[in-house]
Amino acid sequence: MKLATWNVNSIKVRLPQLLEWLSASRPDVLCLQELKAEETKFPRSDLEAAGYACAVSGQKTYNGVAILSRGPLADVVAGVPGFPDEQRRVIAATVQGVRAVCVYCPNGQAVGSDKYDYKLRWFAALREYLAAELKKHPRLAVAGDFNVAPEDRDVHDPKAWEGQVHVSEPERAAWRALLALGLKDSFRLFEQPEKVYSWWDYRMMGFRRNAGLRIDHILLSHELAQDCISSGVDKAPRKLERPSDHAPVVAALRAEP
DNA sequence: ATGGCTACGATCCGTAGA
Repeated sequence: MKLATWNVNSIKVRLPQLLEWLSASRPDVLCLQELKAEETKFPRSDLEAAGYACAVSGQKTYNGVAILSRGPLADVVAGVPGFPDEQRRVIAATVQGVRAVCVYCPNGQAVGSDKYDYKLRWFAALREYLAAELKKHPRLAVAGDFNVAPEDRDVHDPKAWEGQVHVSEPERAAWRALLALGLKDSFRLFEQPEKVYSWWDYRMMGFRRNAGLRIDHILLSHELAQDCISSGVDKAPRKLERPSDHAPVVAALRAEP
């Protein structure tokens, strides 16, 4: 099974690239973030025609998440139960025995801001949710835009970013608290080249300079991590005209015995 | 030097992203 996540930064603008990427990469499950569209504007029929079932939690202008799947989607749950939030950032579904949780974690804007506080509270709620999900679903994958670069090697210029939002110690502690549940960063299960990132600033020719952050991740439960045979970032879509600022991240699982 | 793009929804600028 091929799992993937991609922050598309507007489903409307990126639909042609998304269809092209689905056709070329053939993921079994794709988690999407930053749809920036309500459900009614979600291009469901185009994606179904491409062979994908869709579970969508949309919102006008901001946020919005979806799970696309080549197999049937079951037990769809939007949001974090017990954490009321108008921002559409989470959707979960079961596909072929895998519980997939798609997350668009808050940006946090600046350390110490209200949005930063919200980010940390949001991560605490996510942790509680995932702890409960893990008990119910030993085959759990959490994929999305976490807006946290876990370590300095995930940052193009750690000195410049030191203490900033996305790398601050409380954010990294929130990330490690997710790993402490028993989740593995699929990317780090394998030897990887240096300076692999998943997001590059549109400004200052960020992509050309590879001035990026690795903030999009696929976390796997112990059981799924054992079946994971590869993981990486697909930079190809970031090279296209009018790209998303994020690239897709992929993890491949060995077929179940 | 704190900017620099991009998308959106509102107008032709403000908000947000990261």
